[in-house]
Amino acid sequence: MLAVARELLGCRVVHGRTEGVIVETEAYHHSEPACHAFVGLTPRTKVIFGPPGRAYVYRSYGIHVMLNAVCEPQGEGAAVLIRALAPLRGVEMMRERRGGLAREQDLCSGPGKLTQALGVELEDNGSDLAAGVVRVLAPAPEWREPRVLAGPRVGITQAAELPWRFAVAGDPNVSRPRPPDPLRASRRSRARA
DNA sequence: CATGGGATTGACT
DNA sequence: GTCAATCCCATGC
Repeated sequence: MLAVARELLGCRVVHGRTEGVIVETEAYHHSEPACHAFVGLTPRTKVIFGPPGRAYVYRSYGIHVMLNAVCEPQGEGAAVLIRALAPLRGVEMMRERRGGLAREQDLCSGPGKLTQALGVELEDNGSDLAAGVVRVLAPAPEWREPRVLAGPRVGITQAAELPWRFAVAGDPNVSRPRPPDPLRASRRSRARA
C-alpha cells in the first residue's frame, strides 16, 4: 500500500477531457484509526475492503469530494487518497469548474479541489480505475521516478504520527503545508549561517 | 430516530 | 492565525 502511494506519483488521472499528473498522495489502512475502514466492514467501507484498482469516493465535511484508489487484495482495507494534481489537459474546463481562478497551481492543489476541477462525482464510488469514468494511467516518461518527499498526513487527528503522505519534491501543485524538502532546508540553513 | 464527528476549503482578522 | 459551511454515515437510545 505504501509502495502504491509512492508509485501513484507521476501517474495520470483522466476524467472526460480533463487530465492531471498525481503529485501528492496519502496512504490509509484499516489497521489504523485515521482510516474509514478502521470501524470494519460497513456499507460505507465496503469498497475499501473490496478488490484493488477501484475508486473509493466519499464526501468530507459535508462539502468536498475525495478520490481514493483502493489497493491490497479483497478483504484487506487499504486505500490511497489522491491529494493533488499537476493540471495537464482541459485546464480551461478546470478553471470554469473551480470558479475562474487565475492561477493554474490553485486548480488541483488539494484533495477537494482536484475532484471539483475534474468533475469527479460521488457516483464514481466503486468504479474501476482501469476502465471506468475516472481512470488512472501509467506515468509519462518524464514523470517516471520523481524525487519523493514523505511526511505526516494532513488534517487528521488519529494516528497523525505515521509518515504516510508522499509528494513530488518541488512541485508547485502540492497542497499546504508542504512536506519539508531536505535539499532546500540545507540550502536555507547554509544561507542563514 | 437523533446525534456527533470528520482524510477540507475559502473568507476573514 | 481563526471560523463557518454542510452532509454522509456509524452509533446509541
